[in-house]
Amino acid sequence: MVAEVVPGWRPSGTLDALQELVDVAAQVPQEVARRAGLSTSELHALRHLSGGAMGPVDLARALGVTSAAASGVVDRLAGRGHVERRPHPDDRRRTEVVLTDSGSHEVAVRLAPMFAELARVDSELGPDEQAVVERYLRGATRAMKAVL
Amino acid sequence: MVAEVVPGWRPSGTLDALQELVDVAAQVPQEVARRAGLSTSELHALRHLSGGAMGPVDLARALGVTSAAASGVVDRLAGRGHVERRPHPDDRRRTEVVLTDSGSHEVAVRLAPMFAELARVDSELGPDEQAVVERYLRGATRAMKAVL
DNA sequence: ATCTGATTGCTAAGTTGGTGAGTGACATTA
DNA sequence: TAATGTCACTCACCAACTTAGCAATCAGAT
Repeated sequence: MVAEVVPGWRPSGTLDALQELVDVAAQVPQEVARRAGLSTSELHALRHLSGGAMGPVDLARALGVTSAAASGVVDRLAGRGHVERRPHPDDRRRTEVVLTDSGSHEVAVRLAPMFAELARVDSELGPDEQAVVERYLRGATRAMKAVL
Repeated sequence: MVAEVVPGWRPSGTLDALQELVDVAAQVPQEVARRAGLSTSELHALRHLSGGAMGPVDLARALGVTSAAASGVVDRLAGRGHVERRPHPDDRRRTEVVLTDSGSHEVAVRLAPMFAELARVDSELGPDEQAVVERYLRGATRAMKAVL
């Protein structure tokens, strides 16, 4: 796609596959969120919260939006019972946003099938192959981070 | 992140790296679009159009939005001189949206650095390693498509 | 040749989810 | 203790989407 327009380009199956992966990976949250009746930001918020509680501002940073927007996200998720606000024990400015059972259930139900498939793909790799793939993925991630 | 909530999960460096890659890859267009003074949809449209001309409806499908939204995207891109509408030679219903020089320049300037870096990462792989990586990427893509 | 249905691209109106600015409460540093 | 910074929030505003519906055009069946 970009090949025609970027000078000094050599076609590569790997890069082509990477582009397709990234494209599809971007569509998945859209579709999953639609089915769950959530916005993509709400879904991503649930995903991030599944790794542990965090405040609205942390969420804002993770989602790449303003704290005002994150406030709204938490409002809507709380309204659906997917998360709960609780006061931070040590810092009384903060609010901890905690995933409820309903919230983690939502994440599990919607994303588990995909992760199961990904795990299967993963298991088809030998140990040395896994190392190669991981090195490539980390490298590609670094390359992308470089333009941020 | 999702590990805690998906039953029967085994930690894997590959999957972890994949998740990080996908997350970062989703942030890149946001940031690049911001710098270019475009919406993410507009940037993605430019990217898709760099592979060849297409109509607003095709664009809508590629972007995952309605044709009404795609109409607006083309309007705004045309307003900035990045694309041009021209009548389709054979089908008089259709409009072909064509990238202008300004448009392809925009794509090249904004995305070339990242692709250069990605090509470098790619070039560090041996031929057999490339095959392994590509097979994994294609497999992961199929796994994601399965939930769409 | 004409009817039917599908497709394309668009407009209009309404909804949504975001930003920017600003506030009060609290924490941290000088 | 004063100054500065951080957190979570509200408010007004706006960009970009949606749904609904339109006229023009095409393709297939009759």
